[in-house]
Amino acid sequence: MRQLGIGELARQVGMRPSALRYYESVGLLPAAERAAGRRVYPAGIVRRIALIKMAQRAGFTLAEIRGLLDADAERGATRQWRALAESKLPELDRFIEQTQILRDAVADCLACGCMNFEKCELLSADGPGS
Amino acid sequence: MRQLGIGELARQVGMRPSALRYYESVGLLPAAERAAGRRVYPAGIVRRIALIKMAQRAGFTLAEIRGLLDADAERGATRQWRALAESKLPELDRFIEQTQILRDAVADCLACGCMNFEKCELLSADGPGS
DNA sequence: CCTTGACCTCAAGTGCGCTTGAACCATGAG
DNA sequence: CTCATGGTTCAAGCGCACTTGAGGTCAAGG
Repeated sequence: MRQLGIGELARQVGMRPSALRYYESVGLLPAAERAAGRRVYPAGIVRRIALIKMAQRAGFTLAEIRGLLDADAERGATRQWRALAESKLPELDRFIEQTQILRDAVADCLACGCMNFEKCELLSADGPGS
Repeated sequence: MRQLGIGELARQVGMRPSALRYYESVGLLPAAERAAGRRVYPAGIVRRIALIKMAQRAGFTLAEIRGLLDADAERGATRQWRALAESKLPELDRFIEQTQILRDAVADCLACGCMNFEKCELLSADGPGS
């Protein structure tokens, strides 16, 4: 399996090495193996980072993401992982729904030509409460 | 039309008064009318704030949101608003897609019982690139 | 009259998610 | 051998989105 240096990995995932070191420091990434003092990552780490980035974009904090991923490692934490995942599901649903409303609002607003996002009638249908 | 004090408004939209003052200070909210020195908001402001919160959750910075909403005010900025909105649409689409992948991943992972989010086979189908 | 409470301003502080800087080490090319 | 490249640690700094604190104003109520 292909091995990556921190710079190479950073390039692949579109981050800076400092960010990866930071992730390691807060326990989001496992402490990488060292070759002559340098971090060496298995290619599979890319998936984990992609996952982290997705979750992050979805509004999870790094601490929450660590919670989700740690559950994999800790054998006893399965229950915790279930609980966290289950509690987050409706949140994610709500979030997706809201984002779609926004997306459609922007699209409709462009289409309808009113050029006034705030007052656009098309936005009145849903009523984005709370 | 109903008028709101800052505290009342804050309660309605689930924020603190300080956040609303902050929004005003950065130009996200128009400088509210004052009655005896106090801010008085028209009820319609709730919609604007809801909009701001949605956009924010979708990953827009406050500066970007201000850009979107300012376009309403500035007559000449219609072109800018179109451009910004159009440029953001594919971003929003990509974002929704990614979030749905994450949501489904979490859901499937709960369902499949593998209890290993990171290595779950169900995640291998998509390949969250970039 | 005096207090209470909600509001005001302005400056400074907070937490998150990194980035930057200083000082150092190891490998490879010229 | 020398030096560039790219890595290391650790502490401090930064930008965003607010929050908090100090010190003051105003209107209603006991």
